[in-house]
Amino acid sequence: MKKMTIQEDLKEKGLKSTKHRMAILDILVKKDHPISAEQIFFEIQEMDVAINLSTVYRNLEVLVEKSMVTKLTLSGDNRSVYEYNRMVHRHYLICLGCKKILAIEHCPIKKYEQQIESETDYKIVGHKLDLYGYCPECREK
Amino acid sequence: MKKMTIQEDLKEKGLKSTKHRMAILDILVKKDHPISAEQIFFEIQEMDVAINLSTVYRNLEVLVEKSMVTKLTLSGDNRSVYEYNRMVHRHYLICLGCKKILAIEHCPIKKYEQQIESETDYKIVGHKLDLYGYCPECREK
DNA sequence: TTAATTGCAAATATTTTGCATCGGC
DNA sequence: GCCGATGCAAAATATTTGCAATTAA
Repeated sequence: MKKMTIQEDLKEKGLKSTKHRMAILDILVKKDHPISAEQIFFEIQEMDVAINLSTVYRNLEVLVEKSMVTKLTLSGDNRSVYEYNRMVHRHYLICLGCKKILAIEHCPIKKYEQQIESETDYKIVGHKLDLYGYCPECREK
Repeated sequence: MKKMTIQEDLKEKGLKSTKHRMAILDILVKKDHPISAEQIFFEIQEMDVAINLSTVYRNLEVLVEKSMVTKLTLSGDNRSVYEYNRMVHRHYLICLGCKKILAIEHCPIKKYEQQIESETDYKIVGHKLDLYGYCPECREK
């Protein structure tokens, strides 16, 4: 499978490359942690591009549908956050002091999934693991 | 530390034992999986006890504050769910077909937390792990 | 008695939707 | 030109809050 530009990827999925859709993807591609629809909305406005919040939501919905973006909810927060789907799965370390989110790459639960599969007779298709703690700066307070 | 009744526990925390508060706790104690504020509201109404949804929210808030209840969000859903805090930590297996939630007990990530602590210099205080899959019944469809 | 609790209605926050218009291909 | 994308306003959903009345201790 050859490497695709985002435009090609959109075309292949039957989605138009509009300036808003591209702006949303540009922002998500650059982030290494998930952000909310509202944050995306503000960042696009800061780029001096007019956009409506419902356009952000509608785009995120179709991008999630097409698996280009992943939607998740981090505990404690009521709203959803979104990240570009790099096809690698990640876990997050969330600082309870300043709410900073750090992505961590290594995943320790392949074996655990298999164990649960045989114990419960479920077919496991994924998981979500978030760690909570205090970053070096917040720890001092 | 001797075993306490829920009433004693409430008293010790400076909370009154009202019928609504007791009803909320009774429901949560009996569940082995987290439920939403609205589900609690409906279950109390089914017991022929009049209650307002905001009373449910306000009670859950204070019970979370006092650590008698845990608030969490399961991905995909926009709303929060609550469970009685048994001081044991649990993980959940969520069926993507019928949305059933199963609690699983064994936790595999003590060592992982230590590893991340030394890698990131964060102080880890907790984590959340949910598994997603299909239960035996939903798998057949 | 009195401070905590509750009901009710209204406010807030987040996300979704209907419909007319616009714009990519 | 067609059909998907967008703006706008309004609806839907989830949660919070102000205030007066009620109730547990």
